[in-house]
Amino acid sequence: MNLSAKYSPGEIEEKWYAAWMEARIFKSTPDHREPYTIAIPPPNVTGILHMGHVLNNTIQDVLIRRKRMEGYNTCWVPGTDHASIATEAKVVRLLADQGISKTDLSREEFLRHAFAWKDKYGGIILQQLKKLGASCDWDRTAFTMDEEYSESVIQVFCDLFEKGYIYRGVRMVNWDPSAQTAVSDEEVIHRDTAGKLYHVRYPIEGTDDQFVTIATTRPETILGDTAIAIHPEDARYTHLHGKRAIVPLVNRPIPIIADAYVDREFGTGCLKITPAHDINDYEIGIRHNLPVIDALNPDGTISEAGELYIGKDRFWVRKQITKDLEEAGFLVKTEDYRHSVGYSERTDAAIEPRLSMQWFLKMKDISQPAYEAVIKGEINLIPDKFFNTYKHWMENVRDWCLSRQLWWGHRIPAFYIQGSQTFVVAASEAEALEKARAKTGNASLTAADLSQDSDVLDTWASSWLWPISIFHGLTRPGNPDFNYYYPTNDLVTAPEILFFWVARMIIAGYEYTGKKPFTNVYLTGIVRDDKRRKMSKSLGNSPDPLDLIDQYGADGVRVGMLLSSPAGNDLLFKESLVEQGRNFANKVWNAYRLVNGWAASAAAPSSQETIATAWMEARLNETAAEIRDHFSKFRISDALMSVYKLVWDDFCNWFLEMIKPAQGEPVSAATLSQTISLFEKCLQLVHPFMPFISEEIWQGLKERQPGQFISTENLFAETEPDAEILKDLELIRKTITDVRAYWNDQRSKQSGEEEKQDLELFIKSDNQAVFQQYADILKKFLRTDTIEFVQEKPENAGTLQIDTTEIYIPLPKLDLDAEKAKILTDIDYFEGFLLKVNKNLQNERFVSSAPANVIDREKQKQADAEAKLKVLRDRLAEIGA
RNA sequence: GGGAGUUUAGCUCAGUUGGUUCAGAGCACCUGCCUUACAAGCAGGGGGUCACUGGUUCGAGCCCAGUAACUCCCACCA
Repeated sequence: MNLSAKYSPGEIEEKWYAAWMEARIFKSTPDHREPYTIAIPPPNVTGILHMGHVLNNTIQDVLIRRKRMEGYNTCWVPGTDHASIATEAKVVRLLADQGISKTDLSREEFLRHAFAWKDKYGGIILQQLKKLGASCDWDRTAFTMDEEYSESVIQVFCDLFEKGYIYRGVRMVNWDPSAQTAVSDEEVIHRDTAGKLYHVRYPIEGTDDQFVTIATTRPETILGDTAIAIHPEDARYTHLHGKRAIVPLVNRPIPIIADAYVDREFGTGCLKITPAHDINDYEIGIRHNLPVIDALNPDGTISEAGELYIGKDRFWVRKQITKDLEEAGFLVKTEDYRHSVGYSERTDAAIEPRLSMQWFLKMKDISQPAYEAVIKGEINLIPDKFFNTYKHWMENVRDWCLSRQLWWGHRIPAFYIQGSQTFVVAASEAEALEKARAKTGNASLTAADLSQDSDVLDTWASSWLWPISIFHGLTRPGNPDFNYYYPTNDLVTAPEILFFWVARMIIAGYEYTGKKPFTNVYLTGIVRDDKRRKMSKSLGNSPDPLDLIDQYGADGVRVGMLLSSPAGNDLLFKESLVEQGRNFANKVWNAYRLVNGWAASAAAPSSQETIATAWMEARLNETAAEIRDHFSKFRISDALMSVYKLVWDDFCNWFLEMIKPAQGEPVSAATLSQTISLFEKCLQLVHPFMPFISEEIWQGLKERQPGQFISTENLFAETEPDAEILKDLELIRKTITDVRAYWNDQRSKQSGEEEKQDLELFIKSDNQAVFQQYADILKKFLRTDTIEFVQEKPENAGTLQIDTTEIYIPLPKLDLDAEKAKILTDIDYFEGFLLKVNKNLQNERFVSSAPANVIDREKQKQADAEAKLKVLRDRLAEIGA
C-alpha cells in the first residue's frame, strides 16, 4: 500500500465518523456495566461553534472516549438551550431585516417565526460538534423547550410556588431597554465608562436666591426626582432641614430630607433622590415614604410621568436637558467623570434600574443542601480554587428574579382572574380554572375569565434541571434511564456560569432528586488570544473552528486546544498550537508508513530487537500509569503531553530506530507482530485526544472484524514496568546523547582529511556488563562498528566521562587543555556538592531528625560524588597536572 | 469597599503533604544535517538570584510575616 508522506485528515475523519455512527458505538442503553455519564452544557440553539465550545467539548470527548475504552457504559447527552433573551434578540433582528416589527405581531405569530428560525438554524452547532469528533449519544439529543422538558419546568415552578419559595413583588430590577426585559444581576456587565458629572442647582422653595446643588451622571432622571437628601450631620446644610426644593424645568416642589446614606465627601454632599431609577434611591424612598415617579418607558424613552421630552430616548434627553438646564441657569458646571455603568450581557444596552412587578425565588433555604454538598466534598470543583468563590456566593445568595418580559421561553403558569391581580398557579389551563373557581367560589368562571401571565421564565430556570430532565427524572420519576445514569459523573463548563448554572443545578438536584446532579465539576478557562484578549467577534481575533478543522484536521485542532490548558487557567490560543497538533498527527502517520512498509522474515529476533520490544513495553506501562494518574486528577493536558512524548520520543525516535532494518530488509516476524501490538497500545492512549487518526491506523495495522473499533477494545491491563531495563536504557540513551555531542564538538575542531575518521569507542567501566549487553544498540545509534572494553586509555584518545565510566574516543587532534579545564570545572562542582552533603551528614540534628530514607539518599549521594571525584582526579593526574 | 488568586527560562506552565544530582516540560531560539517513515523532520546546544525582604528549620521554589506588581469574582458613590 502506498501512503502519502503527509497525513490528510479530511476524508478519513468523515469516513470514521460515519462508520462510528453506523455501528452505533456512541449509543448507550442501561446494562450491567458501570455507567459514566456527562450532560453537555447545552449551547444556545441558534449558536454556532466558537473556540470556547471547541475547548469545552474536546475535554468532554476526551473524558468520554477514555472511559469508553476503560469499559464503562458511557453516555454523553447532547442538546441545546432555548436561550430566551439571546434567541429572541436574534429573531427580532431577523424580523427587522424583513421589515417586520415585533410589536406588530401577536405572541403566537412571533413564536411561529421563532420556531421556524429554530427549526432552520437550530442544532447547526450540534452538526459542527460532529466535525470535532464529539462522541455523543445523538439519539438522546435534548432541547430545553421540548414538550416533556417544558412540562418538567412548569411542574417545578408550580411545586416551588406550592412550597412557598416563589413570590411576586415589585422590585428594582436591571432593565434592558433594548430587549425590554428584566435581566438578572449576573447578566449585567459593569464597565468603566467615560461620562460626565453634571452639577445642577435646585432653587429652595420660597426664596429667589437660595439653591441646593447636586451632582448627577444621569440628568434625565431629574424628571423622576422626588426628594433631595443631605447627611443629617452635615453642618453646611442644617439650614435646609424641613425645607423644600423645586425640581428645575418641571417646577415640582420636593422635600429636602436627611439620610445617613449620603456621602458628605462626594460631589456637593447633596443627593437627588429618584426612587424609580436607582436602587439606593429606592431604598431611601421607602425609608422616607417618598412617592415614586417612573419617568421611563420600558423602551428607554421618557414616559408621560416625566412631563417633559415625552417619548424621547433617554440619551437624547440627557443631551437636551443639559442644554435646557444651562439655558435656564440651573447647570452649575460639568466635569468629565469615569464611572461604572452596567450593560446587558445579551444586548449590550446600558441597563436602567427600573421598578417592576416580577417573580422571585427565595434562595436561602433551598440552597442549603447545595452549599453543604460542596463544603463536605460530595461534589468537587476542579480546580479547587473555585471552592471559595462558590462558598462566598452561596453564603451571600440573593433571591433569583425568575421572570423575563419575553415571549420565547416557558410561559409562567400563573393565571389572573378577570384581569385582576388575583391569580392561581397551575400547570394547565384546565387545572387553573378549577383552582380559580375554588379560590373565588365562583363556579361559573370560564377559561375566558383567565389570562395567563405574559412573562416567560429565565432560561436558567429551565437549564438548572438539565441533568435531571434529559433523563425525564421529573416527568417519569424512577424510569430505568434516570435510575441508571443519574447522578451524572462529570460536568465540564466555564467558570463564568458557576453561579448561573452550576450552583443552581446542584440546588435543583438536591431539591428534586435528593441527590447531587454530578460529582466533579471541571471548570475550563476562557479562550483568549495570545495578547490575553478575550476572543470576540468585534475584535476579529477569533478563528472559525471549522476553518481550522479544514486546515489542520479535527485531531490537530483538539490537540492544539489542549496543549496548554490546565483546568481553570485561561488558554492563550495560537494557531501555532494547532499546527503542533497537526504535526503530531503527521508524526504518528509516518510511524505507520514505516511499520506498514516492513516485510517479515522467518529469522529469530536479534538481541537488539528483543531488548527494544522489552524496553518499549516497559516504557508503555510506565507512561500508562502516569497517564492514569493524570486523568484521575483531571490533568488533561499533562496526560496529553505524556502521550505526546511517549509516541514521539520513545516510540518513534528510540524504539522504531532501534529495530529499523536497513532499507528493503525485513524484520523478524516476531518483532513485527510485537511492534504492531505496541503501536496499537500507543494508539489506544492517543485515541481520546486524536480519535480519527488513531482509528485509521489501528484499522490499518491489522485485519479487523466488522464492527471492531479501537474504542471497543478495552485499554490494556495495568502492568508493572520492568524497572531494570528502563534504568539500563536510560544509561544507554544518555551515553548515546553524550557521545554524539562530544563527537560533533570534537569533529568541528578537526580539520581536513582527519574529519573523515570513523568513530571508535573504548570503554572502561565498572558497569561493563550493561554496556556489553547493549553494545549493538550503541553501535547502531552511533554509527560505529568498533566498541571495545579496555583497562587503559589508548593513545591519542579523548575522554568522555559518564558518572564513573570513561569512554575513550581516538582523535587525531587532541585539545588537552580543554579537557583539563573541563575536569577542573567538574571537580569544582562535585567538591562543592560533596561539601554540602557532608555538612548534612556531619550535622547531628540532621542525622537525628531526618527520616532514614533521606539519610540513605544522602549517603548514596556522598558515595556517588566521591566515586566520580576519584575518577576525575585520576584523569587529572594522568593528563599531567 | 469585600473576597479569591497569581508571580519559576523569551512565551505558556509543571514542580503532588519541606528531603535524591531540583531547578523541570512543551514551544520559541541557536548550531549542524534534504541520513533510504516524516524538513509538518533528525541530531545537538544555550537559557532562570524560583517577584522582593525578613523569619521558622539540620534543610525552603515549597511553610510563616511583610512589601510590590498583576488577574479574577462580588458589591458599588450619586
